[in-house]
Amino acid sequence: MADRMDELDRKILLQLQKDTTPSIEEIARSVGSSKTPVWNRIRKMREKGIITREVAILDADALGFEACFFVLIRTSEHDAGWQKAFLKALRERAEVQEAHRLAGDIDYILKVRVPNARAYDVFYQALISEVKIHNVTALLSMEEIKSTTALPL
Amino acid sequence: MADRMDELDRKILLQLQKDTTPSIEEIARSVGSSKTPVWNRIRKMREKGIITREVAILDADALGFEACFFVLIRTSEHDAGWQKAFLKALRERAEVQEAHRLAGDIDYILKVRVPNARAYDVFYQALISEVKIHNVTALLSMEEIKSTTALPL
DNA sequence: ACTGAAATCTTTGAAAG
DNA sequence: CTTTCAAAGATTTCAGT
Repeated sequence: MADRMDELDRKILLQLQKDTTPSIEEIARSVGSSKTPVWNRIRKMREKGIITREVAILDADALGFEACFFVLIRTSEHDAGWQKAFLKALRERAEVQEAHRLAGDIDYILKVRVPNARAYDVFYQALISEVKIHNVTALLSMEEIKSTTALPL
Repeated sequence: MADRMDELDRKILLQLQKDTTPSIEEIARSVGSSKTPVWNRIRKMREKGIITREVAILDADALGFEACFFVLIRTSEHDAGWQKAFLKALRERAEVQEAHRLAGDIDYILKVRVPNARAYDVFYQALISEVKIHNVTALLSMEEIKSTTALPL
């Protein structure tokens, strides 16, 4: 999949996962190359899906999303129908920023972003009314120490 | 902080947190406005820090980062010196994509992205040799069900 | 604050070293 | 692969409404 990633590709990705606003010319300079090769490589990496998407990261606090919860979920139900309904519920809810199925005794972890604790409760009540869940632990974030989408390339 | 966010600003942000690649003209069309106002609003929201940054999201699997762990950390140490060293260690390690200080009996949660379980162990050993940690639970992600940076605007 | 047009810079693709 | 060049398109500024 990640065939033939060389040092130049790596440098370009390091730059783009920090900041996509500089021009191709500036990126080319910062990685020690020139416009055309850098542009061609970016295009190829977009086509291959190595670059999944390009997005703006917004300030959650400035926009009034002051509460972030990590939700640990245990379930007794493991049949296909239940799982399908559960995944659907997670994907449809915009409050759920991340959802992972886990190995071990905790089955799922969610990251949920809401304006306040009250809004979390509304989300939580809606979720458990949609699908049966055995056990839920909510961890409330007091401080976001670090948050990056960058991979450690 | 988020003073006077109107419906047009909201629509622009909804678009940009999904995809920053369309031109201002296309964005303007999709939100029912025209180039100049959209451009001015984006500029203001960048200046105000509502738009924090613009980045490329990469495909972790395609780049060989096949393991993702959520790490729950309990500590007995709560003095300022320990905390400073711990936060420094987290911020310096590129494997740590997220770090939150929590309310409750678990003190911190980390999201750690590495090529494989072996690389996680290297990270873990390095971390506990740098700072004393009372109790650590690692939750291994088997499947990323959902992953978005978008706020539920 | 929005419109529309003008100037500037970027992206895109082709051609050649 | 890189450099150069030119056309097409986007961004940015500015005057007018």
